[in-house]
Amino acid sequence: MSQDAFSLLHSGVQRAIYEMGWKEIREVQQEAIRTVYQTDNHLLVCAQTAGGKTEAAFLPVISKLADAPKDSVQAIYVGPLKALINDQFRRLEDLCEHLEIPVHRWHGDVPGNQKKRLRENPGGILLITPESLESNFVNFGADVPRVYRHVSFVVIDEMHSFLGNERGIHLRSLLARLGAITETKPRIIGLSATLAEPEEAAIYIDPDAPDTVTALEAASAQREVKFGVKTYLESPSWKPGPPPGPEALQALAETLAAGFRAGDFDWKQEQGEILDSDYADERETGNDSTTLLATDLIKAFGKETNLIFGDSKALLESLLNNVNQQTTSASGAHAFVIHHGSLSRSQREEIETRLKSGQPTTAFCSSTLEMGIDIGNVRAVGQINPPWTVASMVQRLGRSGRRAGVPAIMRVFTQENTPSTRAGLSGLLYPNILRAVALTRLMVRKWVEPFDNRQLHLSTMVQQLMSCLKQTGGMQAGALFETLCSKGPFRNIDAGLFATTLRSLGEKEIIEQMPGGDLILALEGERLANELDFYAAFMGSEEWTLRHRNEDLGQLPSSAIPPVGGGLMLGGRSWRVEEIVENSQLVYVIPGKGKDAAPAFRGQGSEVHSRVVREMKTVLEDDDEPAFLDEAGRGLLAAARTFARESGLLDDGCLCGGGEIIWFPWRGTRCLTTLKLMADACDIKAADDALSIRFKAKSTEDLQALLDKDFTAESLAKRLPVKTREKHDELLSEELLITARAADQIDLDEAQDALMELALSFRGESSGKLDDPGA
DNA sequence: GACCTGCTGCGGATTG
Repeated sequence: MSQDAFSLLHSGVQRAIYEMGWKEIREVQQEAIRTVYQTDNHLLVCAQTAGGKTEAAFLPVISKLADAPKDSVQAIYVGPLKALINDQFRRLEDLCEHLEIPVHRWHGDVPGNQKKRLRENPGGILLITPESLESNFVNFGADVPRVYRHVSFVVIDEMHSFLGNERGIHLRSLLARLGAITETKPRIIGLSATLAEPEEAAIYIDPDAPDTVTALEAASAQREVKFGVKTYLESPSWKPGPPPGPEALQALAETLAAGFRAGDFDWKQEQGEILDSDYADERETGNDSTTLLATDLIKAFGKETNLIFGDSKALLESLLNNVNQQTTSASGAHAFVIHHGSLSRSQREEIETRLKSGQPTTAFCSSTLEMGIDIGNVRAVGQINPPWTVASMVQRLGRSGRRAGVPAIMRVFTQENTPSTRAGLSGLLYPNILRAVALTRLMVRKWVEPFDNRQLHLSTMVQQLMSCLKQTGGMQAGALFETLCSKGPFRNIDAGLFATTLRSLGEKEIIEQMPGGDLILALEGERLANELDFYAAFMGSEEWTLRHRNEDLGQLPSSAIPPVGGGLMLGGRSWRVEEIVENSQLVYVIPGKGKDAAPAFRGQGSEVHSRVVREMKTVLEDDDEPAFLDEAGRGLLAAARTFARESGLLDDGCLCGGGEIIWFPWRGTRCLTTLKLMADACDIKAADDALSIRFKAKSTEDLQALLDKDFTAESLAKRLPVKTREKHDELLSEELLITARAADQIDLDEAQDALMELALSFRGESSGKLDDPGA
């Protein structure tokens, strides 16, 4: 078999394989070679990092190129990160060394003369980012056909990072525009480690003919996984000694549940009372739970190389600070470091080098280290609080146990507040533990969130529209619609919506119409298209640089910068602001001595999928004791189950009391948002937390209005307080924004489904009417 | 109730 595929390759490629001392060509690589040589199909290759994906794509591609050199770029590799492109560039250069196939790279850090050389003498393989490809259209539109006309392959690396988001739609549009000028339709090869649904990836690769995509999956070696969840209980007003035992938690759960069953429970007051009297004498004992957590992290991650993920940069900074305070006295201490997107490039590169060197290092990190650079031997992965998606959990777990025979290790550390805080009713269900268990179950079952293909991506379409006009100098509206919508990736935008968008852009002086009918960029559009920021479809925040002497430390949003004299933690060190230079957006700092707080990085929340929330309900209904959960966690889970069962929460999902109805629909973020807006439209005050919605209503009869009223997704989206989300949303009329938000924030079907379910549970039959359970 | 990614060409002055 192996001879088969190998013999298809160009003799020069065969020689290169010998010279590099390869012992075998892997199965997935052989199949890729056969697919490229014996069919005309696109290709989707799924394999672990270091599973030979890149070679699977490039062995046959290079071989084809060596057979027929042309005077334009012949293959494009698109990568999401500059660092990844640099890595692959080196590998490809080695492979192509004796084949006379030029290898070029183009991204923001590549010197101008190299880019110029490619433009003057195009050929071979080009490694590029989506944004740099965009810059080719914008700045050398007239040259694009000459430079790219013989492109016959497009390789998309880390493809999962492009699915279902603005950057991916942007890339898809660029590739569609490219395909319009190449002499033959380029074949696309997608590479990914984790793909939820290969069918959807196939639609991304070729929306007109997804069945022409051959999916190859590398047989992954069976690997051992060690996985555990450890729990910490904390309260701002209470410094824990030993956590409350199972009996105390059960008693608390039962008391609270009894109150809710009676229907006249003032939970805000009662909660405070119960916990204050129970735990008052524990207050004097010193450590807070963050310190306990830091101590455990030192124990678990104090040797070899590890990654500890967290979903908040501020939390990571404070944990590192805590860890450092506990380890400074130890001689020859194992290094704990930090890596996230607000630290300067040089700081991050230093950490990356250290991690790759094998020198024992543990990095606190955000999703910056979730993909991309290959850190050799990660022994174990830590996760502070469960992530928000299964996809993220899978990706992070996959960073350890990469060597054969070595287990992948993940330790999740969850923090829960004691119910004395005003965490809302959801707090009584210990939602972090529930989510940790639910995500783990779904991960084991190999379920991953599908991506959302209902979105309109109007903002990205506007960016591409401006790019087309900049490239060509002017186009007819019909040609634009064909390029972007009917033949491009913006298929959810129909002719009517497209026309409305053009009018909106005309009103804002982004575009104007010439007497001959051509649309061109107007003054404001020209200005936007000339900005450096134009090349990316996603929104970048305006940030200030933090500098100590000549060293850049990182970037912060202006809102997170303390006044002169104020202090902050960044990169695990304490700093004091000495001078702020407004013009150049520079903040000069000197080392501080204090125990400062990390800056308030202000992020956006995002969606939890309904499937995850439903699984959380199932976890409450079941009574297994997950083996991966520690004793404290099992105690809290048991208490949450007791409360859920005895309060009636699992029967109909509703609790009534104090003039309020608290409803757990067990659905995801989008459904909760929709239900809240429906209540708003019916003049019922509503607020939501992680899992539930609180209605200001006396009886469930009041909620009948939500089922009776005729809603449209648009009528609900209209009620959103903030309607701009994406980069060019400000260029769209209110009417268009409502249409966009109706598509990406509202799920009317699911909300009505949830309401019907609620109605049925009260009736016990299919009447679709809400009866008051208290009546 | 969070995170991440990316990014001109050109002309003129200076240096070896």
